[in-house]
Amino acid sequence: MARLGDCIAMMDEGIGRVSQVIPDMPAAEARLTRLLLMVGHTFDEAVEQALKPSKINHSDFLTLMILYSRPDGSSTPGELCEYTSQGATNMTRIANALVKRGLITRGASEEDRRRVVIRITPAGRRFVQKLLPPLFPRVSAAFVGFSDTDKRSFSRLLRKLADNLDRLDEVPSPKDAP
Amino acid sequence: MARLGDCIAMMDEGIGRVSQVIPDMPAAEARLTRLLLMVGHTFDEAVEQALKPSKINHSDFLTLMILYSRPDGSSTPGELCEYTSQGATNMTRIANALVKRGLITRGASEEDRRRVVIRITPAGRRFVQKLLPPLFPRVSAAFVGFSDTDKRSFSRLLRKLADNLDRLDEVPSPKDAP
DNA sequence: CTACTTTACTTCACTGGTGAAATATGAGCT
DNA sequence: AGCTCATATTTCACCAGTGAAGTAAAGTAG
Repeated sequence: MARLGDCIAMMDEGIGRVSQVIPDMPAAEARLTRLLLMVGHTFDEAVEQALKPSKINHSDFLTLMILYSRPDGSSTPGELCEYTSQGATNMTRIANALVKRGLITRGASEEDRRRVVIRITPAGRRFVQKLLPPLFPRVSAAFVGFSDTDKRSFSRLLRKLADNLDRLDEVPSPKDAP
Repeated sequence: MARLGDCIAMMDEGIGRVSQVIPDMPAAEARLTRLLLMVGHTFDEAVEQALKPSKINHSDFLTLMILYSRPDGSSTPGELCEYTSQGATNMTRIANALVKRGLITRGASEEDRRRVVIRITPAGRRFVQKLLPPLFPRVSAAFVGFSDTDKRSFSRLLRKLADNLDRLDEVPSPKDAP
């Protein structure tokens, strides 16, 4: 219920105080990290909120959107796991839910019978097409006051961050040697 | 398991295809939103991962950090809820967990006996001081390649976004009139 | 001082997400 | 073929977070 601005203000002060006690803390980076996490979390909430009227949650929606955006409208649980950053366990639940609502179908693959093929149905497509437009005003509103340059900068910095995070996992594992 | 860069690439393509079917979609803003959510989520995971060796989760840690950063080392569940964006329900669980580990104490307020006063213990302070330093290299690593200007831009843009999100909630409620 | 409202927190029941083990198919080796 | 190892998905048991209702103490009005 507290406004995000207030949370940020208190975080700024908090980090300021902590970095006096622990001077070798990378305070600027810690601030940016907390900022990103807070804003990201609030965005998440906003999305969840916006989807609530349609009785669908964020991960179900994301899964459906990936299928919708595919030229052939189909995928497999494994692939969907990769792109939604969900575990296989949860993808089973998501698929169950979407099948129950008739938005996707689930069938056995013919080349590889371990696989399951998931496909968006016409009803699923209609659902997405009805769902999206009401979301647009809020998406735009989140970025009011962003110049084109701002948008480009933001995109660039987030992508650079993504790149760094990918490397972060690659490097520090002297545990893969058998 | 998939690298974030790959997820981003497929998101870019997906939005490209969708925006051809639904041309009035604010594609640039949608991309930024998805980017932010993906990077935010990955950051979250990274933090959770980094805290795992200390057997503490993100929200418990955040709660403890707020107490640590306070001049008097104390707060109340209600206040902690505000600043951690947690529900009161969950704060009860968090406090239970931290009390059980001896990192905080929980006692009744004397002015207002509805209130509960939560205070970090010396053991809690020691725990934080041991926990933080190993985190620093990763925090710094996430922002390698960021110039000072980049950091300032990123901070500015995130704060602007936070501001927009705060307004987003204020405006669109013609439901508060009784 | 009693009765009503509000505030602060807790309890309970449920949803969402995860790790470990189970199941089943495929692929490679001999 | 028969054996072993890897891959794809599901099931099960558990942790984390939420909404609604419960409890207890203030605040407020008649």
